[in-house]
Amino acid sequence: MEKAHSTETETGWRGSREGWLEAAYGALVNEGIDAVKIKPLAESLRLSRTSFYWFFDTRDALLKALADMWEARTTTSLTRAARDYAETEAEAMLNVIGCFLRPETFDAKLEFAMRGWGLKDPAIMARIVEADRIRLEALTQMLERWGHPPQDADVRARTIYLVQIGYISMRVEES
Amino acid sequence: MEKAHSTETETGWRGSREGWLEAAYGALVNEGIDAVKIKPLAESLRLSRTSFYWFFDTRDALLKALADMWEARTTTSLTRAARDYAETEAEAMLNVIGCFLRPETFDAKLEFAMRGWGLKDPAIMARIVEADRIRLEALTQMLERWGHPPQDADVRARTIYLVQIGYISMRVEES
DNA sequence: CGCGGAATGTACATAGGTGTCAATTACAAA
DNA sequence: TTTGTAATTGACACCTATGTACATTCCGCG
Repeated sequence: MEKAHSTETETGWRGSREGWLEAAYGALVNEGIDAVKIKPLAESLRLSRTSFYWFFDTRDALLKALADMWEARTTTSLTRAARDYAETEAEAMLNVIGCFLRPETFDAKLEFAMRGWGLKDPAIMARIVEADRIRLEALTQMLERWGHPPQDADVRARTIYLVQIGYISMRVEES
Repeated sequence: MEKAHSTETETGWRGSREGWLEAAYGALVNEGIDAVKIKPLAESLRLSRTSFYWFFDTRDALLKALADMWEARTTTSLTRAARDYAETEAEAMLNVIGCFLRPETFDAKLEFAMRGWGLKDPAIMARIVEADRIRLEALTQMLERWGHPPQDADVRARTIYLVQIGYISMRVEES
């Protein structure tokens, strides 16, 4: 019987590390970390379950790759945006807010999913706490560069950051 | 061979609907909805796995009870606080903020866990969206009663609510 | 052509979860 | 003490997941 897979990249040889990772990403952001399972992923990719193990040693290796992807898609670009050159303080602020709002510089769905994951995995929670610290520090330093005294910079940074996290947690509803 | 269970309430007859529900609550808030499983719960309760089915028809019945518990421990008390009598607007506001902050009137850990659950269960997500709507409406109406025009009341209600949700999502770190 | 490795597949062992059923236990009231 | 019933249990059937071993296929390259 014919496989009716009429999707792109019809090269016959289909699997790839990126393919599995992307499928895992989709499962994580749409259904949570417990939906990242080899068998269901294999079915959605129309691949045999075991061919996964050619690209990754184990399921944990896949999860680690997801966590790394998260840092690259959130903390990295945010700290860069906080350091970016700006003519005025307002422009600097817009750099940061714009970074939070653009999906390509801050993956809000991934951020939310990670916090759910951290709930049950202390190692992940530790990375989240550290990310919070790094991001807050980047925001605080930006504000201090614009002349805000330390205490004021700290309060403003926390306010901005907290509102963003709240926003992320509330607008997850839309897939 | 002897069972070495030397714990409290050594009455021999231990199970109860509340006992299972409380254990399920603990698993939900500490590890997420996928940790709410009969077998592990039974072990933590030192009960046989199957005795669960005397109190609940199925696992789904337990999950439904958890969702009901959530509404009782969050939305219910919040809408009541928003309606409570107050001498001044500041007092009314403190009623609401105080409700958000006291664990016995707003179960923040449960709220957070529910949003993670809603990620993968559309029925739960629908209840969360509805809860958001109800709570926002309660806040808006309170502000309107204190003389804020509709648009102003709406913006202020959203601001208060969004900050609270952000706060909840950030402080989960502490068990 | 045919060789070698990249990529996939089949089969197996192991583990953990749900739910049913027919016994069995502990307790309280008669 | 008997008896009814509330609560518990172990054995069973079934499903889904991970990971390993080994065989197999496709493809490019000499």
